[in-house]
Amino acid sequence: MKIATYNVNGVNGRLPVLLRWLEETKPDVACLQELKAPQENFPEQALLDAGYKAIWHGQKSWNGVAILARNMEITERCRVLPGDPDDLHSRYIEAEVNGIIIGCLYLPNGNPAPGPKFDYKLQWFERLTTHAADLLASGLPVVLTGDYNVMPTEIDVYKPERWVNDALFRPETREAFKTLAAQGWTDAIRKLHPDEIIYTFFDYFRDAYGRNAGLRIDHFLLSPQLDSRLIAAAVDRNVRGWEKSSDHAPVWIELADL
DNA sequence: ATGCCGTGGAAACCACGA
Repeated sequence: MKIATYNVNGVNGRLPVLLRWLEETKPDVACLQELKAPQENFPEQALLDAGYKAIWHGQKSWNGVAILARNMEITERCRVLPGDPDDLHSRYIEAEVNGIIIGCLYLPNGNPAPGPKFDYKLQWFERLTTHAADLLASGLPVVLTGDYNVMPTEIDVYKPERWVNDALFRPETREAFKTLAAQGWTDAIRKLHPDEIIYTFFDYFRDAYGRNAGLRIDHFLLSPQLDSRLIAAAVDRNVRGWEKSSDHAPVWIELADL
């Protein structure tokens, strides 16, 4: 079972690229972030025509998350991150697909830091950590994936010294990721590629992609039940080089069937 | 160290992203 995550940066503007990527790489499940589309403007029919059922939580202009599945039912569990009824951002959606709980998340950017946006990021991180603990306690196999907006360690950023005060790399942010992972989650990319330079984001300007000036901010966290099933994990880096690409590249894992 | 690019929505510029 191949599960992918892709911050599309506008699902309608990105539709040709998204459809090409789905056709070429055929993930069984695809988690999308930054739809940047209201609920009613999601390209449901185009994805159905491509073989994918979808659930999504849209929002006008910003945010928005979706879970797609090919030849499998998607059973929605929730479409907001529990813990704050006043949080109206569409940043989390969770479903069961083929016996696996899939949490698709778009963690807040948090810049500028310090400030209210950074406070929101850390609060959102705490809510995610609380929810993640509940998921672990359920004993079910869980994949928490998406755009975490965190470079967990120095090898996950091309020039770490330039990012120390950025919301994506500040000590508080890295600590929050570490605390979450320490519950018992496995960073799938790092389990299989512990020392490799791997990026999932390249800025649009200054030829960041061509210079490999990237960040690793899109992650897969696996619950312990899935550790022994992890076969492969990689980035579809070439997709970032396509015409009209998102600034993120897709990331995927392959899990052994039971 | 930076919004130089890109998207969406409203309005012919602005907010936001990382």
